[in-house]
Amino acid sequence: MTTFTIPTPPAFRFWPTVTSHGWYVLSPFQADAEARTLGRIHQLDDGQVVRLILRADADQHIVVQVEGLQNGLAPAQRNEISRALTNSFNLDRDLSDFYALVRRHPRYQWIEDRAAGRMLAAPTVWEDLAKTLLTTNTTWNLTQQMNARLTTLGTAYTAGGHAFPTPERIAALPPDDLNTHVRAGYRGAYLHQLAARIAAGELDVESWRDPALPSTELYQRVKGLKGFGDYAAGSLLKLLGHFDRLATDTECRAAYKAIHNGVPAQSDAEIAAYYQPFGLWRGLVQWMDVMESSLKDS
DNA sequence: TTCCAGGGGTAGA
DNA sequence: TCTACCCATGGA
Repeated sequence: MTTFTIPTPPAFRFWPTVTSHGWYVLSPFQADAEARTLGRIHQLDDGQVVRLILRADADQHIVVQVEGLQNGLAPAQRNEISRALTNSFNLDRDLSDFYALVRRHPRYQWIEDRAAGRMLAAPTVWEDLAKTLLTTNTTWNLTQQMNARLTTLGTAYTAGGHAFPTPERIAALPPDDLNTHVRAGYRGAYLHQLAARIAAGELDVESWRDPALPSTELYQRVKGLKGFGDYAAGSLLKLLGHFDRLATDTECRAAYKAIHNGVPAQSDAEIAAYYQPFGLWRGLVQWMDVMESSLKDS
């Protein structure tokens, strides 16, 4: 077992980021709410599968415990894990403008107080895309089940569990076999097609992290994928640090109703008009309203 | 049995 | 751009 630390930005708080949306519930993440740790079965570039256990220290670091390495942690492996977690925790994201904006709105004071707003993503764009696809037109419970079955197609960890499967692994399966296993319904064909295009080198989705890529261009690229509509594209853009798109789903409509004295929006256009003043941050403010609703429920 | 979920594709206007 | 209709899956 090896341990190292990753420094985090000043306003970063570990647990609010872990629980920023549903990803921490989905394999191969595994959260322990009591211990305030986030686990993850993770495949390294050299094919080795390790288990990461992440927690915060008292000094603005993420403590990374690596289990299952055969020959200790090489510097290159440490760098690889750091890069993956920098993506996952969006550590390069500067949210100070966002906090300055919500500070001016009394009903959004809680956001900065709770250090909410930084979102947990998967280490790879491929994994974020696959998971997002499995949230469309289904219940959250079924999303968890489909994702768990998909994950078991990844490389096994010696002490149990699986890493998230690579696109190459999914592309190598006949589409029918994939869906017999994952039971993703009509989404199965879209998932296979996505994996095949990435594995073939036709799509370089990891390049979509380029901060210079305008969100309008990125949005069009995501919507160009089969199975990704407005909701899915808006969700993925948030995970990649673009917040100027809404992702209006049933939860957002419920949240909108809750903050408007129980009166539902007449249309999605009415919801869009409400968030319009938040400009480049409107997608994140919309998600914060969903977060607040779920915090009240629990 | 019917409805529907953290919707999206397609055809037709 | 908008609407109607279809799409698998499984819980309620």
